[in-house]
Amino acid sequence: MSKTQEERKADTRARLLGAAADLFAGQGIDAVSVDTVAEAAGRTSGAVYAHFGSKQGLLLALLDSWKDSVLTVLLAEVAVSDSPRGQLRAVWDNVADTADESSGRWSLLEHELWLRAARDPEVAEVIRVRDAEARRYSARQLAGWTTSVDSRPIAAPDGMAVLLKALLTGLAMQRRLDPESVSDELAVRGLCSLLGVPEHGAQLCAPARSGSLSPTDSNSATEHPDEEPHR
Amino acid sequence: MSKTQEERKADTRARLLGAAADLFAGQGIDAVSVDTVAEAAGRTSGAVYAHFGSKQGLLLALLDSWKDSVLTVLLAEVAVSDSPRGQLRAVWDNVADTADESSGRWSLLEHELWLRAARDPEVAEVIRVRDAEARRYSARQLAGWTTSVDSRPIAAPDGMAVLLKALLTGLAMQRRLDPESVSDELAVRGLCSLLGVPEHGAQLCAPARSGSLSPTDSNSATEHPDEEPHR
DNA sequence: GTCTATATCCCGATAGAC
DNA sequence: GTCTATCGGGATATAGAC
Repeated sequence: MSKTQEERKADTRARLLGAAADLFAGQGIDAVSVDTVAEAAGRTSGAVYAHFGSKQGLLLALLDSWKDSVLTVLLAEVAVSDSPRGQLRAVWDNVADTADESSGRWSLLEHELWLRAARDPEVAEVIRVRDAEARRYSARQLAGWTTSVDSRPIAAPDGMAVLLKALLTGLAMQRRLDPESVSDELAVRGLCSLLGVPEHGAQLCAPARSGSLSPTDSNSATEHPDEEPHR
Repeated sequence: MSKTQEERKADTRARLLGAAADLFAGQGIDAVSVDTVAEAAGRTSGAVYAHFGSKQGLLLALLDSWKDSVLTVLLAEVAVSDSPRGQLRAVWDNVADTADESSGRWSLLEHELWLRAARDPEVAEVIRVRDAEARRYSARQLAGWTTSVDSRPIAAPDGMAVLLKALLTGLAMQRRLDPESVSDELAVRGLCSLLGVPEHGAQLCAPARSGSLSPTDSNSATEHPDEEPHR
Protein backbone atom coordinates (compact mmCIF):
# COMPACT_ATOMS: atom_id res chain seq x y z
CA MET A 1 0.00 0.00 0.00
CA SER A 2 1.45 2.79 0.76
CA LYS A 3 3.90 3.10 -1.23
CA THR A 4 6.87 3.63 -0.44
CA GLN A 5 9.25 4.42 -3.08
CA GLU A 6 7.51 7.03 -5.06
CA GLU A 7 5.86 8.64 -2.14
CA ARG A 8 8.99 8.90 -0.15
CA LYS A 9 10.83 10.25 -3.12
CA ALA A 10 8.31 12.99 -3.71
CA ASP A 11 8.20 13.72 -0.03
CA THR A 12 11.95 14.05 0.16
CA ARG A 13 12.02 16.34 -2.82
CA ALA A 14 9.40 18.58 -1.28
CA ARG A 15 11.18 18.60 2.04
CA LEU A 16 14.46 19.55 0.45
CA LEU A 17 12.92 22.35 -1.56
CA GLY A 18 11.10 23.71 1.47
CA ALA A 19 14.18 23.63 3.63
CA ALA A 20 16.23 25.26 0.91
CA ALA A 21 13.70 28.06 0.52
CA ASP A 22 13.70 28.79 4.23
CA LEU A 23 17.42 28.66 4.73
CA PHE A 24 18.38 30.47 1.55
CA ALA A 25 16.00 33.26 2.40
CA GLY A 26 17.13 33.49 5.97
CA GLN A 27 20.87 33.34 5.65
CA GLY A 28 21.64 33.80 2.01
CA ILE A 29 22.34 31.19 -0.61
CA ASP A 30 26.10 31.12 -0.32
CA ALA A 31 26.00 31.05 3.44
CA VAL A 32 23.99 27.84 3.50
CA SER A 33 25.71 24.54 2.77
CA VAL A 34 24.15 21.58 1.07
CA ASP A 35 24.60 19.61 4.25
CA THR A 36 22.65 22.17 6.22
CA VAL A 37 19.75 22.06 3.79
CA ALA A 38 19.64 18.29 3.83
CA GLU A 39 19.84 18.17 7.59
CA ALA A 40 16.96 20.62 7.97
CA ALA A 41 14.93 18.40 5.67
CA GLY A 42 15.69 15.32 7.74
CA ARG A 43 17.91 13.86 5.05
CA THR A 44 21.57 13.93 4.17
CA SER A 45 23.51 15.62 1.44
CA GLY A 46 23.44 12.50 -0.68
CA ALA A 47 19.72 12.97 -1.18
CA VAL A 48 20.29 16.44 -2.55
CA TYR A 49 22.71 15.23 -5.18
CA ALA A 50 20.47 12.28 -6.06
CA HIS A 51 17.60 14.66 -6.71
CA PHE A 52 19.20 17.78 -8.07
CA GLY A 53 22.74 16.93 -9.05
CA SER A 54 24.28 20.03 -7.54
CA LYS A 55 23.60 23.01 -5.36
CA GLN A 56 22.89 25.05 -8.46
CA GLY A 57 20.45 22.38 -9.59
CA LEU A 58 18.68 22.68 -6.27
CA LEU A 59 18.44 26.43 -6.71
CA LEU A 60 17.04 26.17 -10.22
CA ALA A 61 14.52 23.58 -9.15
CA LEU A 62 13.51 25.90 -6.35
CA LEU A 63 12.95 28.77 -8.75
CA ASP A 64 11.01 26.55 -11.06
CA SER A 65 8.69 25.57 -8.25
CA TRP A 66 7.64 29.15 -7.75
CA LYS A 67 4.81 30.27 -9.88
CA ASP A 68 3.87 33.21 -7.81
CA SER A 69 5.50 36.53 -7.33
CA VAL A 70 5.40 39.30 -4.83
CA LEU A 71 3.63 41.73 -7.04
CA THR A 72 1.14 39.15 -8.14
CA VAL A 73 0.09 38.45 -4.63
CA LEU A 74 0.11 42.07 -3.64
CA LEU A 75 -2.21 43.30 -6.30
CA ALA A 76 -4.56 40.42 -5.77
CA GLU A 77 -4.96 41.29 -2.13
CA VAL A 78 -6.09 44.83 -2.64
CA ALA A 79 -9.54 45.36 -1.35
CA VAL A 80 -11.87 46.82 -3.88
CA SER A 81 -13.96 48.77 -1.47
CA ASP A 82 -11.52 51.47 -0.56
CA SER A 83 -10.47 54.67 -2.20
CA PRO A 84 -7.72 54.62 -4.81
CA ARG A 85 -5.33 56.12 -2.39
CA GLY A 86 -6.33 53.65 0.26
CA GLN A 87 -5.73 50.83 -2.14
CA LEU A 88 -2.26 52.05 -2.95
CA ARG A 89 -1.69 52.40 0.72
CA ALA A 90 -2.63 48.76 1.17
CA VAL A 91 -0.22 47.72 -1.55
CA TRP A 92 2.55 49.69 0.08
CA ASP A 93 1.78 48.28 3.51
CA ASN A 94 2.29 44.81 2.20
CA VAL A 95 5.60 45.70 0.63
CA ALA A 96 6.82 47.71 3.57
CA ASP A 97 5.95 45.14 6.14
CA THR A 98 9.42 44.46 7.42
CA ALA A 99 8.24 43.34 10.77
CA ASP A 100 6.96 40.15 9.33
CA GLU A 101 9.99 37.96 9.25
CA SER A 102 8.92 35.65 6.53
CA SER A 103 8.07 38.43 4.14
CA GLY A 104 11.25 40.28 4.99
CA ARG A 105 13.42 37.30 4.36
CA TRP A 106 11.61 36.58 1.21
CA SER A 107 12.40 39.92 -0.28
CA LEU A 108 16.03 39.44 0.64
CA LEU A 109 16.05 36.23 -1.31
CA GLU A 110 14.47 38.02 -4.23
CA HIS A 111 17.32 40.48 -4.28
CA GLU A 112 19.90 37.79 -3.99
CA LEU A 113 18.36 36.05 -6.95
CA TRP A 114 18.42 39.25 -8.95
CA LEU A 115 22.07 39.70 -8.13
CA ARG A 116 22.84 36.15 -9.12
CA ALA A 117 20.86 36.55 -12.31
CA ALA A 118 22.95 39.56 -13.23
CA ARG A 119 26.00 37.33 -13.35
CA ASP A 120 24.56 33.94 -14.21
CA PRO A 121 22.63 33.65 -17.48
CA GLU A 122 21.10 30.37 -16.45
CA VAL A 123 19.48 31.96 -13.43
CA ALA A 124 18.67 35.09 -15.38
CA GLU A 125 16.53 33.22 -17.84
CA VAL A 126 14.40 31.66 -15.15
CA ILE A 127 13.90 34.92 -13.32
CA ARG A 128 13.15 36.79 -16.52
CA VAL A 129 10.39 34.40 -17.47
CA ARG A 130 8.87 34.52 -14.04
CA ASP A 131 9.00 38.31 -13.92
CA ALA A 132 7.41 38.61 -17.33
CA GLU A 133 4.57 36.42 -16.21
CA ALA A 134 4.06 38.42 -13.06
CA ARG A 135 4.14 41.62 -15.09
CA ARG A 136 1.48 40.37 -17.41
CA TYR A 137 -0.76 39.52 -14.52
CA SER A 138 -0.07 42.80 -12.82
CA ALA A 139 -0.76 44.74 -15.98
CA ARG A 140 -4.14 43.08 -16.30
CA GLN A 141 -5.01 44.04 -12.75
CA LEU A 142 -3.84 47.57 -13.31
CA ALA A 143 -5.76 47.95 -16.51
CA GLY A 144 -8.98 47.18 -14.72
CA TRP A 145 -8.01 49.37 -11.83
CA THR A 146 -7.26 52.48 -13.82
CA THR A 147 -10.63 52.37 -15.51
CA SER A 148 -12.46 51.90 -12.26
CA VAL A 149 -10.85 54.78 -10.46
CA ASP A 150 -10.11 58.32 -11.37
CA SER A 151 -6.59 58.01 -12.59
CA ARG A 152 -4.63 59.23 -15.53
CA PRO A 153 -2.12 56.63 -16.58
CA ILE A 154 0.92 57.80 -18.44
CA ALA A 155 1.58 54.57 -20.27
CA ALA A 156 0.05 51.31 -21.31
CA PRO A 157 -0.80 48.83 -18.55
CA ASP A 158 2.35 46.83 -19.11
CA GLY A 159 4.43 49.94 -18.67
CA MET A 160 2.52 50.96 -15.62
CA ALA A 161 3.22 47.57 -14.08
CA VAL A 162 6.92 48.13 -14.64
CA LEU A 163 6.82 51.58 -13.07
CA LEU A 164 4.79 50.43 -10.11
CA LYS A 165 7.08 47.55 -9.33
CA ALA A 166 10.14 49.74 -9.78
CA LEU A 167 8.99 52.37 -7.30
CA LEU A 168 7.83 49.79 -4.78
CA THR A 169 11.09 47.93 -5.00
CA GLY A 170 13.23 51.02 -4.69
CA LEU A 171 11.28 52.36 -1.76
CA ALA A 172 11.33 49.04 0.04
CA MET A 173 15.09 48.90 -0.35
CA GLN A 174 15.65 52.30 1.16
CA ARG A 175 13.22 51.57 3.92
CA ARG A 176 15.00 48.38 4.84
CA LEU A 177 18.22 50.27 5.38
CA ASP A 178 16.79 53.42 6.91
CA PRO A 179 13.13 53.16 7.84
CA GLU A 180 12.81 56.78 8.80
CA SER A 181 13.82 58.00 5.40
CA VAL A 182 10.74 56.50 3.79
CA SER A 183 7.56 57.42 5.59
CA ASP A 184 4.33 55.72 4.66
CA GLU A 185 2.91 59.05 3.68
CA LEU A 186 5.74 59.74 1.29
CA ALA A 187 5.47 56.34 -0.30
CA VAL A 188 1.76 56.63 -0.89
CA ARG A 189 2.14 60.07 -2.38
CA GLY A 190 4.78 58.82 -4.71
CA LEU A 191 2.60 55.96 -5.81
CA CYS A 192 -0.35 58.27 -6.37
CA SER A 193 1.76 60.64 -8.38
CA LEU A 194 3.28 57.90 -10.47
CA LEU A 195 -0.03 56.24 -11.18
CA GLY A 196 -1.83 59.46 -11.88
CA VAL A 197 -4.20 59.35 -8.97
CA PRO A 198 -5.32 62.84 -8.11
CA GLU A 199 -4.96 63.81 -4.51
CA HIS A 200 -7.61 65.94 -3.02
CA GLY A 201 -5.93 68.19 -0.61
CA ALA A 202 -2.47 67.28 0.17
CA GLN A 203 0.55 69.33 -0.07
CA LEU A 204 3.96 68.89 1.13
CA CYS A 205 4.64 68.46 4.72
CA ALA A 206 7.59 66.99 6.27
CA PRO A 207 7.29 64.97 9.33
CA ALA A 208 6.68 61.42 9.26
CA ARG A 209 6.21 59.04 11.91
CA SER A 210 5.44 55.50 11.72
CA GLY A 211 2.84 53.76 13.59
CA SER A 212 -0.69 53.79 12.62
CA LEU A 213 -1.27 56.81 10.76
CA SER A 214 -4.56 56.21 9.36
CA PRO A 215 -5.16 56.91 5.81
CA THR A 216 -6.66 60.08 6.89
CA ASP A 217 -9.49 58.70 5.22
CA SER A 218 -8.97 60.35 2.14
CA ASN A 219 -12.05 58.96 1.16
CA SER A 220 -13.91 58.36 -1.65
CA ALA A 221 -12.45 59.93 -4.33
CA THR A 222 -15.24 60.82 -6.21
CA GLU A 223 -13.34 63.57 -7.48
CA HIS A 224 -11.94 66.79 -7.87
CA PRO A 225 -9.35 68.39 -5.98
CA ASP A 226 -10.68 71.77 -5.61
CA GLU A 227 -7.46 73.26 -4.88
CA GLU A 228 -5.55 72.18 -7.83
CA PRO A 229 -6.62 74.13 -10.65
CA HIS A 230 -5.04 73.38 -13.80
CA ARG A 231 -3.04 76.17 -14.86
CA MET B 1 64.50 61.89 1.27
CA SER B 2 62.12 59.47 -0.09
CA LYS B 3 60.51 57.97 2.82
CA THR B 4 60.21 54.75 1.09
CA GLN B 5 58.65 53.15 4.06
CA GLU B 6 55.69 55.40 4.42
CA GLU B 7 55.27 55.83 0.76
CA ARG B 8 55.30 52.17 0.10
CA LYS B 9 52.81 51.58 2.85
CA ALA B 10 50.39 54.11 1.48
CA ASP B 11 50.92 52.81 -2.00
CA THR B 12 50.21 49.26 -0.93
CA ARG B 13 47.07 50.33 0.83
CA ALA B 14 45.84 52.17 -2.22
CA ARG B 15 46.68 49.24 -4.48
CA LEU B 16 44.81 46.82 -2.26
CA LEU B 17 41.74 48.99 -2.08
CA GLY B 18 41.73 49.52 -5.81
CA ALA B 19 42.12 45.85 -6.57
CA ALA B 20 39.40 44.97 -4.09
CA ALA B 21 37.01 47.46 -5.65
CA ASP B 22 37.56 46.07 -9.12
CA LEU B 23 37.37 42.43 -8.19
CA PHE B 24 34.48 42.74 -5.75
CA ALA B 25 32.47 44.64 -8.31
CA GLY B 26 33.29 42.25 -11.10
CA GLN B 27 32.83 38.91 -9.46
CA GLY B 28 31.08 39.55 -6.20
CA ILE B 29 32.57 39.89 -2.76
CA ASP B 30 32.22 36.29 -1.68
CA ALA B 31 33.57 34.99 -4.94
CA VAL B 32 36.85 36.81 -4.51
CA SER B 33 39.43 35.50 -2.07
CA VAL B 34 41.82 37.60 -0.08
CA ASP B 35 44.68 35.98 -1.95
CA THR B 36 43.21 37.04 -5.26
CA VAL B 37 42.89 40.63 -4.15
CA ALA B 38 46.43 40.74 -2.86
CA GLU B 39 47.78 39.12 -5.99
CA ALA B 40 46.01 41.63 -8.22
CA ALA B 41 47.58 44.38 -6.17
CA GLY B 42 51.03 42.90 -6.56
CA ARG B 43 51.22 41.87 -2.94
CA THR B 44 50.35 38.82 -0.88
CA SER B 45 47.59 38.06 1.53
CA GLY B 46 49.78 38.94 4.47
CA ALA B 47 49.71 42.56 3.40
CA VAL B 48 45.94 42.57 3.53
CA TYR B 49 45.86 41.35 7.10
CA ALA B 50 48.60 43.76 8.13
CA HIS B 51 46.56 46.66 6.78
CA PHE B 52 42.98 45.70 7.42
CA GLY B 53 42.97 42.80 9.83
CA SER B 54 40.39 40.79 7.96
CA LYS B 55 38.43 40.58 4.76
CA GLN B 56 35.58 42.39 6.42
CA GLY B 57 38.00 45.10 7.49
CA LEU B 58 39.07 45.47 3.90
CA LEU B 59 35.47 45.85 2.83
CA LEU B 60 34.70 48.45 5.46
CA ALA B 61 37.82 50.42 4.58
CA LEU B 62 36.72 50.28 0.98
CA LEU B 63 33.31 51.69 1.83
CA ASP B 64 34.88 54.35 3.94
CA SER B 65 37.03 55.46 1.06
CA TRP B 66 33.98 56.23 -0.99
CA LYS B 67 32.58 59.63 -0.46
CA ASP B 68 30.63 59.78 -3.63
CA SER B 69 27.46 58.10 -4.61
CA VAL B 70 25.70 57.32 -7.81
CA LEU B 71 22.94 59.79 -7.30
CA THR B 72 25.30 62.50 -6.27
CA VAL B 73 27.27 62.22 -9.43
CA LEU B 74 24.22 61.86 -11.57
CA LEU B 75 22.47 64.98 -10.46
CA ALA B 76 25.63 67.00 -10.67
CA GLU B 77 26.09 66.07 -14.29
CA VAL B 78 22.75 67.29 -15.47
CA ALA B 79 23.11 70.07 -17.94
CA VAL B 80 21.20 73.15 -17.06
CA SER B 81 20.44 74.22 -20.57
CA ASP B 82 17.93 71.58 -21.44
CA SER B 83 14.23 71.20 -20.83
CA PRO B 84 13.11 69.58 -17.60
CA ARG B 85 12.18 66.47 -19.46
CA GLY B 86 15.51 66.45 -21.22
CA GLN B 87 17.28 66.73 -17.93
CA LEU B 88 15.42 63.80 -16.50
CA ARG B 89 16.24 61.96 -19.65
CA ALA B 90 19.91 62.66 -19.08
CA VAL B 91 19.69 61.39 -15.53
CA TRP B 92 18.04 58.21 -16.72
CA ASP B 93 20.58 57.70 -19.46
CA ASN B 94 23.34 57.69 -16.92
CA VAL B 95 21.58 55.15 -14.77
CA ALA B 96 20.53 52.98 -17.65
CA ASP B 97 23.92 52.87 -19.23
CA THR B 98 24.54 49.18 -18.95
CA ALA B 99 26.87 49.11 -21.86
CA ASP B 100 29.55 50.74 -19.84
CA GLU B 101 31.15 47.93 -17.99
CA SER B 102 32.56 49.88 -15.14
CA SER B 103 29.27 51.53 -14.36
CA GLY B 104 27.41 48.26 -14.70
CA ARG B 105 29.72 46.46 -12.33
CA TRP B 106 29.58 49.31 -9.94
CA SER B 107 25.83 49.09 -9.61
CA LEU B 108 26.13 45.37 -9.01
CA LEU B 109 28.48 46.04 -6.16
CA GLU B 110 26.04 48.57 -4.79
CA HIS B 111 23.35 45.95 -4.69
CA GLU B 112 25.60 43.42 -3.07
CA LEU B 113 26.44 45.93 -0.40
CA TRP B 114 22.78 46.59 0.18
CA LEU B 115 22.15 42.91 0.55
CA ARG B 116 25.03 42.55 2.95
CA ALA B 117 23.85 45.57 4.92
CA ALA B 118 20.45 43.96 5.32
CA ARG B 119 22.08 41.16 7.30
CA ASP B 120 25.15 42.82 8.77
CA PRO B 121 24.57 45.82 11.07
CA GLU B 122 28.18 46.87 10.82
CA VAL B 123 27.93 47.27 7.08
CA ALA B 124 24.44 48.73 7.37
CA GLU B 125 25.65 51.61 9.47
CA VAL B 126 28.28 52.64 6.95
CA ILE B 127 25.91 52.44 4.02
CA ARG B 128 23.20 54.28 5.89
CA VAL B 129 25.45 57.20 6.65
CA ARG B 130 26.69 57.40 3.10
CA ASP B 131 23.16 57.23 1.69
CA ALA B 132 21.95 59.93 4.03
CA GLU B 133 24.73 62.19 2.88
CA ALA B 134 23.97 61.54 -0.75
CA ARG B 135 20.31 62.16 -0.10
CA ARG B 136 21.03 65.49 1.49
CA TYR B 137 23.07 66.56 -1.46
CA SER B 138 20.50 65.29 -3.89
CA ALA B 139 17.71 67.07 -2.04
CA ARG B 140 19.57 70.32 -2.32
CA GLN B 141 19.98 69.89 -6.03
CA LEU B 142 16.35 68.97 -6.41
CA ALA B 143 15.16 71.91 -4.38
CA GLY B 144 16.86 74.27 -6.76
CA TRP B 145 15.68 72.32 -9.72
CA THR B 146 12.00 72.34 -8.84
CA THR B 147 11.97 76.08 -8.46
CA SER B 148 13.73 76.65 -11.73
CA VAL B 149 11.44 74.48 -13.78
CA ASP B 150 7.75 74.11 -14.04
CA SER B 151 7.13 71.27 -11.66
CA ARG B 152 4.81 70.55 -8.80
CA PRO B 153 6.57 68.52 -6.16
CA ILE B 154 4.48 66.32 -3.96
CA ALA B 155 6.81 66.33 -1.00
CA ALA B 156 9.70 68.16 0.57
CA PRO B 157 13.04 67.97 -1.26
CA ASP B 158 14.34 65.24 0.98
CA GLY B 159 11.31 63.12 0.18
CA MET B 160 11.63 63.84 -3.50
CA ALA B 161 15.21 62.63 -3.39
CA VAL B 162 14.05 59.38 -1.87
CA LEU B 163 11.36 58.90 -4.48
CA LEU B 164 13.68 59.74 -7.35
CA LYS B 165 16.35 57.33 -6.24
CA ALA B 166 13.77 54.64 -5.61
CA LEU B 167 12.28 54.81 -9.09
CA LEU B 168 15.67 55.00 -10.75
CA THR B 169 16.94 52.03 -8.80
CA GLY B 170 13.88 49.92 -9.47
CA LEU B 171 13.85 50.70 -13.16
CA ALA B 172 17.55 50.00 -13.52
CA MET B 173 17.09 46.63 -11.87
CA GLN B 174 14.34 45.56 -14.21
CA ARG B 175 16.24 46.81 -17.18
CA ARG B 176 19.32 44.84 -16.25
CA LEU B 177 17.32 41.65 -16.31
CA ASP B 178 15.07 42.43 -19.24
CA PRO B 179 16.08 45.54 -21.19
CA GLU B 180 13.07 45.48 -23.44
CA SER B 181 10.65 45.74 -20.57
CA VAL B 182 11.90 49.21 -19.68
CA SER B 183 12.04 51.55 -22.63
CA ASP B 184 13.70 54.91 -22.28
CA GLU B 185 10.43 56.58 -23.08
CA LEU B 186 8.65 54.76 -20.29
CA ALA B 187 11.34 55.59 -17.77
CA VAL B 188 11.31 59.28 -18.60
CA ARG B 189 7.56 59.43 -18.39
CA GLY B 190 7.64 57.79 -15.02
CA LEU B 191 10.20 60.26 -13.79
CA CYS B 192 8.22 63.20 -15.09
CA SER B 193 5.08 61.94 -13.49
CA LEU B 194 6.76 61.29 -10.17
CA LEU B 195 8.49 64.64 -10.06
CA GLY B 196 5.48 66.55 -11.20
CA VAL B 197 6.87 67.75 -14.46
CA PRO B 198 4.04 68.50 -16.82
CA GLU B 199 4.33 66.85 -20.17
CA HIS B 200 3.48 68.75 -23.23
CA GLY B 201 0.98 66.28 -24.50
CA ALA B 202 -1.92 66.29 -22.26
CA GLN B 203 -1.84 64.81 -19.00
CA LEU B 204 -1.31 67.03 -16.13
CA CYS B 205 -3.59 69.82 -16.98
CA ALA B 206 -7.10 68.72 -16.74
CA PRO B 207 -8.80 67.36 -13.72
CA ALA B 208 -10.85 65.59 -16.17
CA ARG B 209 -11.91 62.13 -15.72
CA SER B 210 -10.74 59.06 -17.28
CA GLY B 211 -10.30 58.62 -20.81
CA SER B 212 -7.09 58.56 -22.42
CA LEU B 213 -4.64 56.09 -21.61
CA SER B 214 -1.99 56.83 -24.00
CA PRO B 215 -0.10 53.87 -25.10
CA THR B 216 1.30 55.83 -27.85
CA ASP B 217 3.54 53.35 -29.33
CA SER B 218 6.74 55.09 -29.50
CA ASN B 219 9.46 53.52 -27.76
CA SER B 220 12.93 54.11 -28.61
CA ALA B 221 12.51 57.74 -28.33
CA THR B 222 15.85 58.64 -29.55
CA GLU B 223 15.17 62.19 -29.34
CA HIS B 224 12.55 64.37 -28.15
CA PRO B 225 12.35 67.66 -29.70
CA ASP B 226 9.66 68.85 -27.60
CA GLU B 227 10.29 71.95 -25.92
CA GLU B 228 9.48 73.68 -22.96
CA PRO B 229 5.89 73.78 -22.22
CA HIS B 230 6.06 76.71 -20.11
CA ARG B 231 2.92 78.33 -20.67
C1' DG C 1 16.92 6.51 -3.22
C1' DT C 2 19.32 7.22 0.66
C1' DC C 3 23.10 7.04 3.83
C1' DT C 4 28.07 6.92 5.39
C1' DA C 5 32.46 8.01 4.48
C1' DT C 6 35.72 10.36 2.13
C1' DA C 7 38.28 12.70 -1.62
C1' DT C 8 39.51 17.18 -3.04
C1' DC C 9 39.77 21.68 -2.88
C1' DC C 10 39.97 26.42 -1.28
C1' DC C 11 39.37 29.89 2.00
C1' DG C 12 40.34 32.95 6.00
C1' DA C 13 43.53 33.72 9.25
C1' DT C 14 48.03 33.12 11.92
C1' DA C 15 53.19 32.46 12.89
C1' DG C 16 57.58 33.65 12.16
C1' DA C 17 61.54 34.93 9.07
C1' DC C 18 63.33 39.01 6.94
C1' DG D 1 55.31 45.94 6.57
C1' DT D 2 55.71 42.21 3.78
C1' DC D 3 56.41 37.48 2.47
C1' DT D 4 56.39 32.33 2.96
C1' DA D 5 54.39 28.51 4.89
C1' DT D 6 50.83 26.41 7.08
C1' DC D 7 46.92 25.33 10.18
C1' DG D 8 42.21 24.45 10.79
C1' DG D 9 37.83 24.50 9.01
C1' DG D 10 34.19 23.90 5.89
C1' DA D 11 32.61 23.55 1.27
C1' DT D 12 31.08 20.72 -3.01
C1' DA D 13 30.87 16.59 -4.89
C1' DT D 14 31.74 11.46 -5.39
C1' DA D 15 32.03 6.27 -4.23
C1' DG D 16 30.02 2.47 -2.63
C1' DA D 17 27.18 -0.08 0.86
C1' DC D 18 22.33 -1.00 1.81
